[in-house]
Amino acid sequence: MQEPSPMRLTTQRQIILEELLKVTSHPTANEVYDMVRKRLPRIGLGTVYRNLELMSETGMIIKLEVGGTQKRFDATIEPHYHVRCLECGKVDDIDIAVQHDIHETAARACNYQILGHHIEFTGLCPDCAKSEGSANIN
Amino acid sequence: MQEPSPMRLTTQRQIILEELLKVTSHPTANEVYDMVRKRLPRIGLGTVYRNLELMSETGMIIKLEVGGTQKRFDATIEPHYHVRCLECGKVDDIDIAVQHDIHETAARACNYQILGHHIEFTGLCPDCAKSEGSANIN
DNA sequence: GCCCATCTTGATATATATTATCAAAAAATA
DNA sequence: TATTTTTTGATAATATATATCAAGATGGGC
Repeated sequence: MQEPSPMRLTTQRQIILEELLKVTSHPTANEVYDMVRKRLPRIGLGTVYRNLELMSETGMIIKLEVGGTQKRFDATIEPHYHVRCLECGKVDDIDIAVQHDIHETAARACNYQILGHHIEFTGLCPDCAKSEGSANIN
Repeated sequence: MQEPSPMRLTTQRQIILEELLKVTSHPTANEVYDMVRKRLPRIGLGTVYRNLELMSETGMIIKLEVGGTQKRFDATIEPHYHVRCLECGKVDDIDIAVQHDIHETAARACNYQILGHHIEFTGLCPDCAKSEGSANIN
């Protein structure tokens, strides 16, 4: 068995990580691409996808597999939960206690080897709740 | 304001629902398509997508926006949680108590109007856990 | 610093999943 | 039965993500 060689910290990777650390908005790969492109105009979308994937595999960042059509990425790696707006798709952190004990309960309730869990709340973000209430301006 | 006309219960819709009720496997749209096609060989994939979407909007079924690349559908509409296998993507129900109270906690922790929540466990299903343990036969 | 092996990139092609379009068929209504 | 509305199946289009690969960048040994 060959030890996997460590991932090089290329300029691209550094900047992707830096940009991701700047925001709390859980951007999609495309949004990260747009952010990074301002500093590295010649970077390819594939490189962004590739590296977000790699970084999430090594645990540097988290790949958020929430509802909606696209995967999102988060540089906050401490376990935490999320709220997603059903209207605009925005995802925010939600600061409630992480239920560490729930794994055992789950393990007892099924024959899977439980490795993780995630709670996703859904609802309307303040902006969308407002325009929803005001009899649809659009 | 015009009342939306009620959805017709066409043969296609009936059979899609029947097939979905038969299984507990949370099939993807494509899997439902394959199931339904055995009884209605001329049905189009678009029809399946369209109707699964419609039915989930009216609450007849649930659209499961779990991790992985595809949406899944569930004819069990009572609130419940799921486990997903990280290896093969299979999704199973997990029978643990639904935390109704958690909505209030969440509402207090953010400024969203909370409408729902879902807990998704991740891990390895019995089959994949086995082949993982036995030094990768493949 | 130079050479070599390896890793990484950017460009592009391809795959996958889903949604949109629209004429024809089916069903409801008059 | 005639008319209107809904739905379907076929197909095209879009969105998201992954694979391929030659060229470029990097690190280690000398």
